[in-house]
Amino acid sequence: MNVEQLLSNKLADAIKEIYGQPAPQGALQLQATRKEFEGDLTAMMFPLVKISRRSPEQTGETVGAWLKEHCAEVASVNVVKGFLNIKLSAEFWHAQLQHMAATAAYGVCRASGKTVMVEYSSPNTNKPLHLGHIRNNLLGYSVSRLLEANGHKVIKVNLVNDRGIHICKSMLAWQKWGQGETPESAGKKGDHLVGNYYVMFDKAYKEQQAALKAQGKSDDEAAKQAPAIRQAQEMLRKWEQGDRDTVALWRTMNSWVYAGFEATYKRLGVAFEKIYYESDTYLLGKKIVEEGLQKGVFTRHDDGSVWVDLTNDGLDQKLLLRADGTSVYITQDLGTAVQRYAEYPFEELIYVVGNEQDYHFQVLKLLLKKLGYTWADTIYHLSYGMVELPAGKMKSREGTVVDADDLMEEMVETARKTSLELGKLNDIPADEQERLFEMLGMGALKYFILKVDPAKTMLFNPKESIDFNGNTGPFIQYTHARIKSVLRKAAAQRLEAAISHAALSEREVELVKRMVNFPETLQQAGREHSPALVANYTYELAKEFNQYYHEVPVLREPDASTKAQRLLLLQQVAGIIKTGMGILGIDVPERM
RNA sequence: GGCCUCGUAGCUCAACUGAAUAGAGCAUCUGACUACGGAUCAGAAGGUUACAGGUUUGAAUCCUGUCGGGGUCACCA
Repeated sequence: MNVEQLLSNKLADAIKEIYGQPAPQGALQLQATRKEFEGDLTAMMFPLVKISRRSPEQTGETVGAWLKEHCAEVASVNVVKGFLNIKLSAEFWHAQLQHMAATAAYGVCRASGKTVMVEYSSPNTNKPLHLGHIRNNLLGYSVSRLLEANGHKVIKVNLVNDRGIHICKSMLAWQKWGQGETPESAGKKGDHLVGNYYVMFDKAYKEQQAALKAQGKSDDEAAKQAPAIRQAQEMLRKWEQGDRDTVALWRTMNSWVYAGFEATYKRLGVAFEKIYYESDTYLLGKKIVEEGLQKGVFTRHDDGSVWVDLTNDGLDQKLLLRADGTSVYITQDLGTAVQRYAEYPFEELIYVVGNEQDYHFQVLKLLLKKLGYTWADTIYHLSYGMVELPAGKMKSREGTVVDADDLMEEMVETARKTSLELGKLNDIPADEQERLFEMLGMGALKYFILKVDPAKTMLFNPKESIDFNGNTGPFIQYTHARIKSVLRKAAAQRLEAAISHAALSEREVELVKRMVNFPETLQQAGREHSPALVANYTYELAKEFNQYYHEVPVLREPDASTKAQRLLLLQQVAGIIKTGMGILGIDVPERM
């Protein structure tokens, strides 16, 4: 049982005993005592005055006295205004530390039996991944880890948008100017190669539009009549008809892109249990739409297109099938969702998708509900904001896009440079150094992005992220390495970590208190789908540890049993840091 | 224009279901040190939580309005 539950129960007993009636719903509020006051937990008296019929202060005195008398764990109480501050005994915290040390994987929940599907990444196959995808992938992966820590079975899936006119654009450009170029012949990653042809297409298309406008055409006419776009549309038609050469080229170029993506995913440290391809699933959506027509949820217009009217739900009219019978985005998503539930019946389905699609997911959820799928209510859109960069700091193409591979390389490069400048790693072998730079660079990137509330637009500052001080990944990694270093030295001196009867100092109680909160932090973060809570918690712990470590000698401590207990405390801190960072997908080094 | 979302220290971010004097880091300033890993530590300064009302014992947090940033309102995905 955790601390809050324990006291919450006692508090409930107290109210019932003293006032002869149970506390009203939600009236028992406990929170950590602010550090300027004496105590560990604080109970609010304001909500209780209704039944106590006394002032908050008097209520606090009465309830406090009862707790002190009937609860062995309570060492002392004091009342400030309407706040009842409760201080728990040193023995209690000592027992908590003991319990923590005896618990494997502290904070991680037992299996819940719940299955959660998380969709993230969801790239297009016409260009490489960029900075926005990085936030997406990191969030998706980390939320998955977080839910696993909460005991759920997690199925990570990716939906690759591999069909449509945008793919044809790259294909067309390659046919025209590629001269048989391949990733091998060009010495480039496949996704970058294909992305280059997409850019080439775009350039040619824009030139054609400009030429047409010079001849007096309107913007709209120019956009529609340019030969490039007509050829692309023609190619899409051929693809849908299954034209052999077109499909073969599509296969080839997509395979280049997949190989490129795989390398990016690997470096980013993310993975999937299953990858869905839209080219496999787009037909399924049409079937769902037909069903919806029969159920009368959707209507067919005279031109043959299918629509749904959501104006009664405060939304708009929405197209589901074009007049020519081809599907649109939402159609595909309907089909994909239904197929997924059939394959993996889940208790929750999470879509990690940028906030520009908030409306889309509102509609998707509503439609599934209207179609009678009860699990529609379990859909959660984990919506995140854009990532911005300090102007002019990063390489960019087309003005705004920052390539994911370039960014990762730059992060690792910066980690290398910074570390070598500080000259601390000279006795570490070269290959281990390289692994370390990778860990630090990627840790800096991941931590900086994940510590921010997903809903917010954020500014990513590469330079700041790799700082070894402050709220950064490398700072936490460094803290972990230091602890491990002390533990290694202790082991070399044949010292054992063990609980003893030595009293915990105030600082140590603070550390234990914080660590005791870890399980609850994980649960709350899980409920809120927010890795940011875990990130900030881990930082606070690392920071607090540094303060403690700075003033308390561990290896120099003369008393053997106190030393053993401090080593045990260090072990616990290192363990929680490792677990917390693991949820963020960040490796922590043993030494650095 | 309708709807959604964000607005907190010079900058980047916190603040659990409303709770005590709104917290960190960076940058700035002042101090400590031949260091159990100094990639350190201590301290100072920095705020009318965009603005105006409202609800409440209590509001950065909830409600209404205004202003500002972003998004969306495609037979793109």
